[in-house]
Amino acid sequence: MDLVRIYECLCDRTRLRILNVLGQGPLCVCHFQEILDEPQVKISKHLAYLKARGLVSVRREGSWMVYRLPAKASRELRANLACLQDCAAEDPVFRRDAARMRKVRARLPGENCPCEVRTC
Amino acid sequence: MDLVRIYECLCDRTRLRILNVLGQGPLCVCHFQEILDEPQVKISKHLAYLKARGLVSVRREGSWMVYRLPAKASRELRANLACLQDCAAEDPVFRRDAARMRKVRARLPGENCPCEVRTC
DNA sequence: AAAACATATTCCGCAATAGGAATATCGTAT
DNA sequence: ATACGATATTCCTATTGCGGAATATGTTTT
Repeated sequence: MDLVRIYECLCDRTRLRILNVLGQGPLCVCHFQEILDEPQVKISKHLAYLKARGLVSVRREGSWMVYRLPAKASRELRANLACLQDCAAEDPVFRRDAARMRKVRARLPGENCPCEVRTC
Repeated sequence: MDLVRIYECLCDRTRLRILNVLGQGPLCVCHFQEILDEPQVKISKHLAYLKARGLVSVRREGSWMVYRLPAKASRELRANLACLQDCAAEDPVFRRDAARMRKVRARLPGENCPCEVRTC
């Protein structure tokens, strides 16, 4: 995987926020909207951008689309995602997103949303 | 320093090559031209881009401009530069650049070029 | 002062990207 | 079949970035 392609994905704040929360686990679009508090079109387009470059993978689950980090990421991608997680730990917005993500994940079992149903 | 700003600097191959060789030490523009084998205007503009965002610092030395990595970089910048060095170790072009950089540095004492004269 | 050298900047055209509004698509429920 | 929910895509505009040619600026040498 090309390094430049990876960095292109990382040079937008919304995409950084998406990748940051994905570090905790898979998520569907409606929960991204809730956690990042951004309009659907914005989330959806950035997810499409990341998907086109292999930074996330998708699986359809009913009418939901569940996004996750790729199962087997390249060395470069893993290194940079780790670096991002590290840097994000100091930023208020990233921390708030991560906290919201934890809350969403905590209540997921009670919903019929399939975000955590499968891991394939 | 803003993470997005850093990633914006990293999403161009020429700038990655510049930052990669700068990991070995300061360098003036004419040596960048030699090592990267790219036209002067291209090198110069990318250096201006990096300087405007604080990823490099400059010092005039006669008619030369000596560029270097900033003395006290932020945590995010240091982390990402380290990550870059790590990833670059596997890419043929980055490796070739690094090898050329070593050769240039080895012969620097015999030239009147000021790349290594001072470290301030 | 003029020439030579090192580097920066301007001007141009082009491609990529972001954001939002509106609309389309696809799956599910009634 | 229809309506609804979740998500994707299209159309638009504005901004940014890249590359190269030409030119400008600043410094040293003659």
